[in-house]
Amino acid sequence: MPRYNIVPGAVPRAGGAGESPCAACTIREIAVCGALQSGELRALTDIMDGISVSPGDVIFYEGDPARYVFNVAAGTIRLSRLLPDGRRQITGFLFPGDFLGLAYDETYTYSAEAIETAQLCRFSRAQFETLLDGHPRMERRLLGMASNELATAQDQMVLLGRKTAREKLASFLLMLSRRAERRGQRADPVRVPMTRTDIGDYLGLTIETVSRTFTAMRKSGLIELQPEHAVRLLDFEELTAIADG
Amino acid sequence: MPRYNIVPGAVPRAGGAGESPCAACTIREIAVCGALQSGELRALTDIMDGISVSPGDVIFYEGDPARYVFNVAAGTIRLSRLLPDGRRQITGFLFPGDFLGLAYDETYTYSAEAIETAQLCRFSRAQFETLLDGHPRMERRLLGMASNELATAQDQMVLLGRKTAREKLASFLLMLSRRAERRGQRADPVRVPMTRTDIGDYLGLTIETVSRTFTAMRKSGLIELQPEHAVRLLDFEELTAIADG
DNA sequence: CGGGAAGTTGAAGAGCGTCAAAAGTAGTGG
DNA sequence: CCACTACTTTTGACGCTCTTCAACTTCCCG
Repeated sequence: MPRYNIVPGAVPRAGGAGESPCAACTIREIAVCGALQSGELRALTDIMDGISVSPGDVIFYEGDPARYVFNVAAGTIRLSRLLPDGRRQITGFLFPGDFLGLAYDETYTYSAEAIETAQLCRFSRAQFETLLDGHPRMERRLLGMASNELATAQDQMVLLGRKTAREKLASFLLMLSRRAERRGQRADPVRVPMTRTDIGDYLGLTIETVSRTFTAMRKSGLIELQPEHAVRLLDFEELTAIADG
Repeated sequence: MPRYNIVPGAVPRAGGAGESPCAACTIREIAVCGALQSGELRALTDIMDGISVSPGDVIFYEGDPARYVFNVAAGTIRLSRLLPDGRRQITGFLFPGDFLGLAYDETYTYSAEAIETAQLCRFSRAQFETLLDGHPRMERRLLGMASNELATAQDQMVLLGRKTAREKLASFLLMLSRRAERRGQRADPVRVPMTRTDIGDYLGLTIETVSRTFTAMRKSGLIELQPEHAVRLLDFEELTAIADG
């Protein structure tokens, strides 16, 4: 299984010679980097590498020493944990603007793999922590992001522990839709870049149940399955009602 | 449903007149407060109220404005979320040394209730954040605790999404045992202060399944159900093997 | 085109939930 | 001290949702 390529300074595209490439970054405002003034971006760029990953590439494995933290600049990442017998739980999907590497403890506690071609900003963890020392606003932002992730994790626990297959899938589609909207993409024909296997492993279901539930929702007029992994949400209200129980 | 009583300076017991009550706190080392030098404790005490809660008392409800953060000094707390139809998911249990209030977003995203009589150190969120500004080591510690909580949340997702009832219960008992040990209590006859309902709502099971699974584990010689909600772990190795899949 | 992966559909079965009732436990007051 | 009540836990019978196993179809990329 291939890992990633290091493409120094390639992500995102650099502007002028002395200017930080982050200045042109479209998702900076929703990422950690948004906590920095444009004048401070230099400090960030100096310790950054651009990383390019192809679908299926592993960014790091559960158990690897946690040497880096990342920012997702483009693409989709899945985070997962394995049980010894191969059962898998996907603990989250990351999209542009998301931070990767928060939950560490010397080693990573989960694996990170690319679902779609992705661009990442990579920082050595040690250097990144040093940077935080000098930029308390950034550290506060990171704490806020961790706090948000915890709230998301709790949502997911409710979903996994107490929702039916139908409710799980409705919640999933709405989550994708809302997150796309937050990144400035259209919310309705929502792109679903992950496979049925990924969806099942995220929702605590089998691929067959995911497929059957998609079909049932299509037949009852809730959604429309379009080409290229797009899903139209035909009845937003009803979907929300289903998702919330 | 009663809420809590404010007992200024009562938690934990104060030592001398000018001395911070925290100086005598037995769980300080494992709490956020451990990041402070003993000389800095005064700053913490100044913005602190002691809170006393009885079993069943609500510390705050999901949706309440997030005005305070807390430290658990004694007792057991459960965090939970409700679906509109009453289905409940317990997202975590808190024990002495745990921090309460991390995942906020103007309002609390979960409810916190006492299972056993508990003592809490309460801080106004605004004052606490001001305190953090002046104590970067404490903020870093908080980030580390958030990071740990995220890892724990991911464990719980694996449990909820991919484990069987038997595996869930084994994981639960071992978790209680390990956390008791970390607080310096004995790990083997582990105290289980929560009801079957709480356990079920934590593990994504019904009380009947929890009860049946306890019985099955008892009959196969894995555990022994003792009086006063104590459980002896008769075969640690086997329990671990079951818990890990 | 062709081959492999991804997705769909069907039939049968298991694990856990639901409903119901009994047994145990704890707190209260005469 | 014991009866009374209310709650928690256990146990049983049955049913349903989701899983498992299997075959088939569709999609995609060289």
